[in-house]
Amino acid sequence: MISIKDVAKHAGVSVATVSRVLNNSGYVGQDTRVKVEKAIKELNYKPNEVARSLFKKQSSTIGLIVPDIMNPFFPELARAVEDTAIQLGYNVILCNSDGDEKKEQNYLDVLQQQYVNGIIVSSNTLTAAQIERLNIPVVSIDRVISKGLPTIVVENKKGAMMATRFLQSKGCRRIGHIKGNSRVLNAKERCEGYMEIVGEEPWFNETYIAEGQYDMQSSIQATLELLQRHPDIDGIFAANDIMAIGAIKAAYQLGKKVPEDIAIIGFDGISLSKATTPELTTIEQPIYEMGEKATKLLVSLMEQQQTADPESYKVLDVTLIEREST
Amino acid sequence: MISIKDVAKHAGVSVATVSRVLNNSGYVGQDTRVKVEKAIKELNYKPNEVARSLFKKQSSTIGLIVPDIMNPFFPELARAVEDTAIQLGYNVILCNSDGDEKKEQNYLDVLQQQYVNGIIVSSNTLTAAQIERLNIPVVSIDRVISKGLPTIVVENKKGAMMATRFLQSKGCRRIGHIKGNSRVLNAKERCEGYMEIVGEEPWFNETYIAEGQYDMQSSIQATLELLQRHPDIDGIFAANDIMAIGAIKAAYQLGKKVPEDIAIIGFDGISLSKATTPELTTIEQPIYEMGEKATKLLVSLMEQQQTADPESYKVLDVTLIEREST
DNA sequence: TTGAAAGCGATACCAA
DNA sequence: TTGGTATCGCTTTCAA
Repeated sequence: MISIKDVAKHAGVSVATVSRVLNNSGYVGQDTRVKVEKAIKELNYKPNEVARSLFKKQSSTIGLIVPDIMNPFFPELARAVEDTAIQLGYNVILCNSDGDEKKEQNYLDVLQQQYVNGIIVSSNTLTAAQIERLNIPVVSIDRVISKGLPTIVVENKKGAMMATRFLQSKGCRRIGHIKGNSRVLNAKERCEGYMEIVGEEPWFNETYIAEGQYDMQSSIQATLELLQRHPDIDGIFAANDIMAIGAIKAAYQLGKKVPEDIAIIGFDGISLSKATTPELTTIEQPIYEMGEKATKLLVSLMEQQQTADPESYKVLDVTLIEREST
Repeated sequence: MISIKDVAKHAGVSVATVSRVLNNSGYVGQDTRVKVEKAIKELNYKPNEVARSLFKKQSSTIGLIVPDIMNPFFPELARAVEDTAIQLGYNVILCNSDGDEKKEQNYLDVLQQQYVNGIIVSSNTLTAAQIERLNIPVVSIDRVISKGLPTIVVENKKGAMMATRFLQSKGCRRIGHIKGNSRVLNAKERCEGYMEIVGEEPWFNETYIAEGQYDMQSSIQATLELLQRHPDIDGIFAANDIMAIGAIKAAYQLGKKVPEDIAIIGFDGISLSKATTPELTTIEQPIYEMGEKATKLLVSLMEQQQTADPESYKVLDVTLIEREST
């Protein structure tokens, strides 16, 4: 590959001069600049980013670590992050951690070794200490790691309350909840929101809650068990859209019609929620906005060379989208 | 960050020696090795990958360029590539090109500048020349760029024929096709397969084909138009699963029941195809296997330091999965 | 068996 | 306004 030396030779100047025109820094004579630019074009020279990174300890790259690329929520988020990052002049490295603590730590190491300028991460297991050790800006998205860290999340509890109350308003008498894994903070918050509304009802007890894994398979299983345990359930709040879709399938398997026999509401507002039959009523997160905000926040931290600031903990609002499943 | 110098100092040896134990190369005395390993552990030293890459002109990284991360097919593929790559000791950088020629070329440049060892790409617009210029191994996946290039694809035409014939066997008399964008090769092949079966039928003409974009929204539109043009259509072969799901929605909008009034079959076998109601009959590609095979092929090319070999053009088989939509 | 030093490709300081 | 050169952190020859 062509290096800066080749360009310098071709243009009859020193590498220092070439570097100056490349970076628009320092003084360069008008005609020298032209000569160099010509050489660059003629040789189709592209500066070597690795060498650059080595010197600068920066790589114009941001890392994005997500727990489950197969859940459409994260591709949508990734899309937003990528769009925004590119607009701001950064590339993104997307990493899939599987929610596995070891993999997360490994990616953190890898990204740091690659001199990424900053990281956006969605994790349940990472601690504030692990992140502070990195000494580069990190924005936590979709899950809070510590209130002191830059964070973009939504009103999970409030959204869950809206969802549950909405089912009540639709006439549901017995409302079950398909919960995400207890170790996932937002799953816990959503469950709390549900409890807030039905916790004091005379019929309520914990067997109205079934736990899944934020994926469809586990949700089908959980819903089947839940509905067999309580055939009188006429409303389900599922902790995310994928699980809500699973719940619909499970209901059908038991011969129940949605929404006639049982109303089902999800959480996330992934674009898939419009694709099902019946279309899913859901609590919509502003997914694109979350990715965009997180990226802008991260970049601003990077450019101010700081790892946090008091303004950087943001809780976005959610919206109830009524469709056919309720 | 801790560097090799710190380790050398701490262990009381030269950096060359540290490098030797790091890479298990050359001679290192037994006790020296122990000393160095102890120092590495004590300082929690991790070699700087950027510096390493600069010297080696390799980065133990492979690039993956996909056209649409929002189509679940690609996350599934990415997942397979990532799993396999990590197993073989490589990291992967995932890039989303939007099918845009400029973005693709840009990512190719970026990846090359990052010294990736190889690239897996799914593209309609890249040419063999552009790829050969890179001078690193590239595997084309899901779409063929040139028969001379390492490639993993499936029997698109055959699959399309299977799908169309299957609709016939289910008693469909008028079979329409929702086609992907004509500029996408596999969309063309799938359309050819369809034509192969119905092209000679007395009722057939080109108005039985409607073109979409491999996404749901365009497919709904296309299906609506198709069914208004030909209310007698009782079977639809959609060129991918997302479009098939769109077709189902469109059918419902027009008051047609699936599969009673109209049978619908897709192509891809994304896991979502099991999630819909009714579940989607589809031509399943071995997505995970494709990603795995592509990665293994790429790594073997990388390790043999070659950019192609005669064995590297692979066409995998597809399977018809009958579910509820037909 | 070990260490010194050159070099990977860029940047930025200091002199000229 | 330009050029020489140390430097980033690592690998690898060459000598010792």
